[in-house]
Amino acid sequence: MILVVDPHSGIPIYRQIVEQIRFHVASGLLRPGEEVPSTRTLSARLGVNPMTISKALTLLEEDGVLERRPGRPHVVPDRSGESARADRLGQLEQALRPVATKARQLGVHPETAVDLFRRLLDEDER
Amino acid sequence: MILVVDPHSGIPIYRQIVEQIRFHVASGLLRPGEEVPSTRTLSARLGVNPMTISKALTLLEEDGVLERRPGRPHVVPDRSGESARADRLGQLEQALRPVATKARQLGVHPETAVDLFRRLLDEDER
DNA sequence: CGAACTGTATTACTTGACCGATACACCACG
DNA sequence: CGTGGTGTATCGGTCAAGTAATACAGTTCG
Repeated sequence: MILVVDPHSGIPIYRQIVEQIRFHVASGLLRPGEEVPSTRTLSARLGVNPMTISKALTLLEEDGVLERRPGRPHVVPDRSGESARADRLGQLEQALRPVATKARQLGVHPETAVDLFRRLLDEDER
Repeated sequence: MILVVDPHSGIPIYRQIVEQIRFHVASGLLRPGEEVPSTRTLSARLGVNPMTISKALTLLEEDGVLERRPGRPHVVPDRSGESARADRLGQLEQALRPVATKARQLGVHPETAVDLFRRLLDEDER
């Protein structure tokens, strides 16, 4: 697994790590059952304190992206496909609902809002 | 004009004020030509330091949402309807972008996400 | 001019985020 | 049980953001 960290980017190191691992899991580069390299390994490789790594992994664990096992490395949990899908939609809905409310309060036409969202989704894909 | 501030929300006070005034202007509740209450009035009403109010109004002025007049209260500038519309869309886009990113990270199919958003917009209408 | 408004530049304090050093707890294995 | 692996709780230092106290500058109106 490849991780890159820039201490001068203004973005906190632990957050850079969170984002990259999250992406690796989402993209399938890191599959269920696979272990994340140990905190000290990553620590040495990135030139960062082990605690900083641990902090990132803890956040990912709270988010359900990783599973923590005392005395052993973190691992990508093995979640069933169907419940995982429902979970994702639930998370998305939770994030999307307040935005829908805001769109209405701003008086933006629903079709306009939908078009904007579609454009952002495509853009994001890159 | 109604402003509400929560000092314990984790969001900086000056930013809460910026968001609310920006929203009031975009939604038409605060119209071109209208004056914003004086910094000391808002200061007393919200229980915060005048400088905090001033900081918020300065940011809004840099953003073109308000106009500054030395020795006199800030005022909503007289702008063409077209730019006001762009402003609303800009605000919506800003709220929508992180959600689009999240949708992608969750691996939700773009069309599924769009459908969900459309449903929420309709629901909201009631 | 002077009084009573307006906004804000300057300065200083407080708070919290971030990061790292240290030390401790758990696990595998000879 | 000891050695070498794992993760992390605790504490402390550093630094920037947020907030506030003070004092000063422009405007209006008498």
